[in-house]
Amino acid sequence: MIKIIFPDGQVKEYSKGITPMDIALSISEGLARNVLAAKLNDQVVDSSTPIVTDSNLQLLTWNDLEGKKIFWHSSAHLLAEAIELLNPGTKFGIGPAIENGFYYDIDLGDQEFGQEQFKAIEDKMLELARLKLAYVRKEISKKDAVQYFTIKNDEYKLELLEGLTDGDITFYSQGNFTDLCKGPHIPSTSFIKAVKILSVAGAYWRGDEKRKQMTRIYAITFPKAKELEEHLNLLEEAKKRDHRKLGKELELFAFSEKVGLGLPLWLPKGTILRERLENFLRRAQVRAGYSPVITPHIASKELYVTSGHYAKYGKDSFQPIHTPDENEEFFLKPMNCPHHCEIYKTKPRSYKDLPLRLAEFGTVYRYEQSGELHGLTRVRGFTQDDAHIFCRPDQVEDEFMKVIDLVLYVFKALGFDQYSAQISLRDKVNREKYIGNDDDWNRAEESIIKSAKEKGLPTTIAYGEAAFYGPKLDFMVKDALGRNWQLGTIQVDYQLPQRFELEYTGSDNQKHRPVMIHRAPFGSLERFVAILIENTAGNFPLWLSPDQLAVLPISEKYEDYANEIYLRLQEKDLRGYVDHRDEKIGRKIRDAEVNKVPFMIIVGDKEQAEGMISVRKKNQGDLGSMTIEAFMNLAQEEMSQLTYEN
RNA sequence: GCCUUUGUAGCUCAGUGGUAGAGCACUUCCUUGGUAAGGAAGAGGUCGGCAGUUCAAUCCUGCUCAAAGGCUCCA
Repeated sequence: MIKIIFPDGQVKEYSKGITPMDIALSISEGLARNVLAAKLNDQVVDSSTPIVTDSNLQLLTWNDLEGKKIFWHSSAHLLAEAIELLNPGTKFGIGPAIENGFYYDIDLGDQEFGQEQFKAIEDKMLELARLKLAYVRKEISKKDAVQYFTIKNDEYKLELLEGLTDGDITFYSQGNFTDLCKGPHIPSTSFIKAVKILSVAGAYWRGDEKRKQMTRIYAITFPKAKELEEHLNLLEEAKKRDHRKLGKELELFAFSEKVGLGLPLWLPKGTILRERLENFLRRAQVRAGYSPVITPHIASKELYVTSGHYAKYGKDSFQPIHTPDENEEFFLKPMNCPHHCEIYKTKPRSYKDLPLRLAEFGTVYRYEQSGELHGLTRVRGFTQDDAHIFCRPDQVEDEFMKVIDLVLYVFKALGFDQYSAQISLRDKVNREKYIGNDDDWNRAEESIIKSAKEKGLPTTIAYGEAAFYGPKLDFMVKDALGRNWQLGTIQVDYQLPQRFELEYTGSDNQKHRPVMIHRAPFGSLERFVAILIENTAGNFPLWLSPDQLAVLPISEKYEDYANEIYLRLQEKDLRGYVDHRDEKIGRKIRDAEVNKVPFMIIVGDKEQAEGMISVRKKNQGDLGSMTIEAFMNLAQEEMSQLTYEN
C-alpha cells in the first residue's frame, strides 16, 4: 500500500501501482470525467501513470492553469494529425501551449496555405476528436526515434532529437499520428469539443532569424462549445477596444507617413488627456520629493561614449546629426539618464543632499525595426515619465519602497486594481556579464525583494533577467478584459554612477559613489495612454476626459443662453463645447454619446425661463433639471474620486 | 529586418480587363425641434507609388511604400 496526500492535506491509502485516473474514479465518476492529467510530487504526469511510492497528488482539470496547458498541448498534437491527413508530407517543428491556446510550427514545403483551409482543419480536428483517440505514451530509444523520423523525413524532429539524451525520449501517439514529446497529455481526444484556428503567421525555426521561416498556426480549443463562444466574444471586445481604432475615432492621436513611422502626432483631444496625466503625476512627484528638470533633445556624442551606450548600441541605433562645424556630432537622445548624471555633477554633493530625485517628462527617440512598430505601444519617439534617484547605498531600500508607493498610488488612481511585479535578478550561476561588486548587488537584490514584500506586492522572481547594470522590478497590470500589460519599471544602476564618476562626500569626509535608481511609473506616456484606452474602452474618468461636457441647445433660439452656460462652466475649469449645429436634440445627444462625452447639458425654453440646466449623463440618461451650481458640485465630486467606469 | 495578408472618397467598405459606387462625415437649402440618427441637393477619388503585359489596367505580372497579424529585437 502507498500513501497519497491530496492538496487539502487529506491522506488516503491505495494499492501500489494505482493511477491518478483510478484514484479519481474512486472519488467520483464526475471527477474522473474531468481529469485531464495529474501533478505528482510537483511534476505533471499523465493520468495513467502508475504511482509506486508515497506521493503528493493533485488531479488537474480544465480549471487549473496547468490542466489548460496540457489540454492545449494535446490539442496541438490533434492539429498536427489533422494537417498531416489534409496536407501529406508536411514536416513538423514544435507545437506548445501558450497563454491562450497553442500553436504548431510546420513546414508545408511547396504547399499553399491560407485562411480558406482553416475550416477544413477545424472540421477534421473535431472529426478526429469524436473518435475518442487515446494519447498513448511510449518510451523509445534514441536510435529507434531517429530511425522513425528519418523514414518520415522530418529534419526538424531529428534536430530536436540531437539535443535529447537516450533513455529520456518518449513518443506520444493518438490515432495514426505519432510525435516526439515528453508529455504529459490528456487521456483522449474526446475531451476536445470546440476548435478554432485563429491565425497563421511566419516564425523562425527555433526563434533564430537566420534559420528557415516556418508556418505557425495559432489555434485554441475548449472542452465546451460555450467556452469557445465566450472566448471569441472576448476577442471581439478586445478588437473594439483597440487603442489604434479608438484613437482614431475619438481623435486622440494620428500617424502621418510624411512625418514618419512610429512618430505619433497628438491631436488636441489626445493632448488634453496626456497633459492631465502628466499634471497628475507631476503633482504626485512633487509631494514625493522629486525635483523637476528639463534637458535638451540632443546631446554630443561624447555623452554617450561616456555612458557606454554608444559602444553598446552604436551605429545601429544612433544616427549622427552634423552641424556646419565638422567637429561637432550630436545624437537624438535615446534616454534621459546621462543628461541627469550631468545635472548631478553640476556641483559637489554631500551625503546630506541625498537622495536627489530628478524627474523629467523626457522625450526620447529610439530606432525600432519597422516591423516592431505598433500603435502607441511601440514607437520611435516617445516621452518617458522618467526620474533618477541618486542615493546612498543604505538608502536604496527606503527609496525603493517610496517608489513602489508612488507607482501603486498611480495604478489605483487610474483604476488598475490588479497588479503584480516581476523581480529580475542576476543569473544564479553565470555572473560575468554583470558589472558592479557582489556586495552591492546582493544588497540591492535583497532590498528589492524585501521592499516588495513589505509593500505586499504579489511578485515572481526571474533569475538571469536583470540588466547587466543592475537588478530591476517591473510592474504588470491586469486590464478590464483580464489581459496583462507591463507598465512601470524600477531599476538599480551601478554602471552610470561609475562611468560618470559621480561622487558625494560622506560623513567620514571621504568620496563615495552614489547608487542610481531609474524609475517610470507609466513607462511612457504613449504606452500608458494606449493601455488606458484599452482598459476603459475610451470611457475615461471625468478628470481625464478630453471633453467633459457638451452644451446642447434645443434650437438656435437658445444659443445665447447655451453660450452663457458654457462660459460659466469654463470659468470653473470644466471643458467641452457647445453644439451649434442645426440638428435636432436627439441627434446632438447621439453624437455626444458616441463621442463618449461624460455630461450633456440640454438647454431650451424651460431651462432659460427658470435659469436652470438639464443634465444628461453618458450611458445613464436624463438626470433631470438642476441649477448650474448643483451640476458643478456633481462634477467636482466625480472628479475627486479618480475612478473608472469600464 | 524577415514571413503571411491587405491597400478604392476624410471614415467604414462594395465593385469591374472597356478610365468608379454606397453609407457616414463635409457644404448649401428646407426644417426650430425636448433626451441615441429630420429631409433635399451638392461637392469630393491619378482606385498607395513606379514599371511591365494588353488595342485597353483600379482589376493581370514585377518592384516599391505603408498598414495588420506573427517572428526576431526592445537601453
